Amino acid sequence: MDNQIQHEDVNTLIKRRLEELEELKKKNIETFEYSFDVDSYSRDIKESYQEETPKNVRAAGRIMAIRRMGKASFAHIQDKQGRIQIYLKKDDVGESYDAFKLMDIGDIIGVEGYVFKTKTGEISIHAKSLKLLTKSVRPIPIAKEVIDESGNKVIFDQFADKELRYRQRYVDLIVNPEIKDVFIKRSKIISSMRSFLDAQGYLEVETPILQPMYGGASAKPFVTHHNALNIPLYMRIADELYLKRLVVGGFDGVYEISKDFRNEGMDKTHNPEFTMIELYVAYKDYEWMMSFVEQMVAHICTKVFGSTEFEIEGKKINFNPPWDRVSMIEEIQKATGLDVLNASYDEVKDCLRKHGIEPKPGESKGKLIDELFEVTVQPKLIQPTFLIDYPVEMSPLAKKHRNKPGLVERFEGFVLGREICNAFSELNDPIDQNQRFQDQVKMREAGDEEAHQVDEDFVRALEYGMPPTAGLGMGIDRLVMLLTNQPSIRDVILFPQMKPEK
RNA sequence: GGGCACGUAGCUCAGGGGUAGAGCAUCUGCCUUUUAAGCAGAGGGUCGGUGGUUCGAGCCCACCCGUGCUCACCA
Repeated sequence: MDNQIQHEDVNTLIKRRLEELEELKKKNIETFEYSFDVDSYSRDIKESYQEETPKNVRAAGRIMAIRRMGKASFAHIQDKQGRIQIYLKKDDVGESYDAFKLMDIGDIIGVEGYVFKTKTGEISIHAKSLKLLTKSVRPIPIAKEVIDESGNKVIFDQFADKELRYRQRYVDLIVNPEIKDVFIKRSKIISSMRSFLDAQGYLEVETPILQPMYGGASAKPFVTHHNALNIPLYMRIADELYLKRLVVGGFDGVYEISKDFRNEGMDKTHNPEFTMIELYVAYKDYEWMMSFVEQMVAHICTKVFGSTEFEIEGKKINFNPPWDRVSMIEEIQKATGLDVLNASYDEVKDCLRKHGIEPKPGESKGKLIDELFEVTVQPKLIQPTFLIDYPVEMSPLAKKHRNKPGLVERFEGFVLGREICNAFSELNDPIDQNQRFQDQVKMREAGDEEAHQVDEDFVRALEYGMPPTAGLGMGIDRLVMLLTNQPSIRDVILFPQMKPEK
């Protein structure tokens, strides 16, 4: 038995359970059963209960509480819908009752029996038979739940250590069922987004994660190496340049829901790998895309939450279209009095200093404007708002504004002061694109590690001709954070990145 | 990377130089409608790690590891 489980931290509780496992085997009880036919789940059982016609059910789940009273016992089992109480009487289950004495909180069992209501009014299963399906040899950090007089659920000793919850998400999901709901919502948000896009006829595609050259965003990449080709490969920081190649190829509407990877800091809104939706639609511009985003988000809200009105961080947020559309330059002017577009580099710098930010040496004017925006305007964008028309230096892949010099046709969506998407009329002039790449090279040479590389093949694709195209990128994790009111990106990613244990 | 805080039993937490604590969980006994079941008893700890200071260190000091918050970075 010593070599069965080689946990460095085998403690007396685990030893005890391993002994129980042996005792069960001696009784010829299968401790890791092969299957069990389930025909009912906890919530359905409770909702469909009728006193006059007691139903027979087969249910299975993990034991979450046991109350033994000599020759009868109560237990709660937890299944995919919630918890239900089971009642076990020695007279009814016979020898299984002795086996039940060797079962613990955490074990997974199947029961067959009829539904009844106890003296105290709890709808329960009166078991006629009981089967151990999986023996749990490691104790779960069990919390106790009780409903107080006013009907509120009170939880005692809740498993709360953030580190353990993230590292052992499987335990978190067992003992903190409300966490499960966030991830179910996340899944529904993505599937409703996908069905919305599919219904419009857009094609879901897959583009390389391993790329010989990265692009489509300003970020530091993860680098790996391909042995056979003996070349470095980068994990993608964005899908943009490949998806636009497909538009060149004649796919009029393509999207990809994918993991991107950025080799940067981690905090409440950044995980090194994160999920993005990118969408490119031919013959459309950014005006069209704004309406599209409004509709898509409203669709998701309605499908997943049944409403476009939310209360997030104590504020009422309404996602009903249309959203406000405001000019970046005008909003900065309103907030600071400075016309950043016509102001000199030094004027922008001084203005930034006035707002308590010390510009770092070598920053471009576009970068300074962006910082000024973040400090003076962004926190005020509470209701869903499109901020439109950005300085050209900040957007090397966006098309120049049709009638505002120095700007590009770009928008970002903001809610509660947070960015939820980024989109533009895509730059499809290969000569302009090549020039923008050259400008990025200068920025890189000036020390900007996140400036774009020159992607000559992408320019070549544009030379063949890309139709006018609107493009969108939206961070799924942050959208989920917003809609489920979760404070950290780690609360919406099942297995967030952590430093290795030990 | 900087600052602040935290790390003690399976879980939630007390304890701040002198025998390692509580509740729940666990174990033994009693108990055939309980529900944080109850009653009686018991076991369980490298006090994150390594070095110091001290007669004596969960406790004080240094360094390290991990986590959280925050700032920086980051569309």
